[in-house]
Amino acid sequence: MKLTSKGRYAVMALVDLARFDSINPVSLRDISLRQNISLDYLEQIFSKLKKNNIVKSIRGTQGGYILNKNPNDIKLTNIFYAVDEKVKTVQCKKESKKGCNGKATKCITHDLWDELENHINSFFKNKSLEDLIKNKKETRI
Amino acid sequence: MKLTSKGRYAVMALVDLARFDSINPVSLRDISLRQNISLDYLEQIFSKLKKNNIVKSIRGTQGGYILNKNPNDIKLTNIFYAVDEKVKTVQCKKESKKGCNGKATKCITHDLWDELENHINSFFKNKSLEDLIKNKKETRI
DNA sequence: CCATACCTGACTAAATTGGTCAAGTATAGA
DNA sequence: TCTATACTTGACCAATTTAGTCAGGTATGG
Repeated sequence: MKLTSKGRYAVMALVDLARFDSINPVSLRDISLRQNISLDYLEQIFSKLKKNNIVKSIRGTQGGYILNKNPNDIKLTNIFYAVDEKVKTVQCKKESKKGCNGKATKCITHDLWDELENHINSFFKNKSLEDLIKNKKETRI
Repeated sequence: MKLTSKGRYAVMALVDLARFDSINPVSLRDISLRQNISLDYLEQIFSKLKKNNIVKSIRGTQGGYILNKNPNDIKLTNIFYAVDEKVKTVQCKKESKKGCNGKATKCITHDLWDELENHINSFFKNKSLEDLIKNKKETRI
């Protein structure tokens, strides 16, 4: 099990954005430099974040992105969902006629993965962008 | 984030094994048939489980595998560790001189992934094979 | 001695990841 | 109006990982 870079970058970039977003939009170039993330890759990520109404864009010189919601209303769940980072513990979820073991029944450990998924998702649902910048203000990097 | 088949199969196979392991060893062929997992793949997995003292093998006709510990002492953590299923949320862990962003500092969300990792691992540490077969006896598949 | 079942290592097709590259479009400021 | 900045879109790709397969073993009970 692992979290991919896309999800990690999305969170990093949004934390960065939230910290510098005061009046002026923040350009991807700045985020790219500060966080050491490829600009081209950031563009892909922000395209998705925008489609999910997490950020909005301002074009042109001095343009950039700003948050489209209160940091407290942006949960990790929303971010991961936006960039297609799925907490799929197992394939059992597929809406096939068959069960997850190719037979008619549920696989022997099906309930376990359900439970695990809930466990992880509860973490993501409870953690907001606000929580993350709050911490950051304290450690003051 | 996803859990790979290897870890899932390992757990499924061990649950199967734990349920049929009374006096006689259980052959991989039987597990393969019941759980619909490739025999060749199972052999790879059990080789690792054996190296980690979770099961032991009995060769020859009527041979097979049996648990090497009390089901209550086999936690999901142990199983995943054995088959190299890692809960690595992020690469930040590498013991490189540099921080996780290529700079000298920790990345801006470093603590978050630490926290997440702990959250997930606590689930794995608390769940034993015993818990899983207990449930199975109840639902009686 | 042979069928069963464990054991080992090499190999591979397909998918995913983590990007790069190229060619735009919109807009603020000179 | 021109131009630099910065968002926008889509195609492409190398490297890695995954989920196995295949081909040979070796040990042992009957």
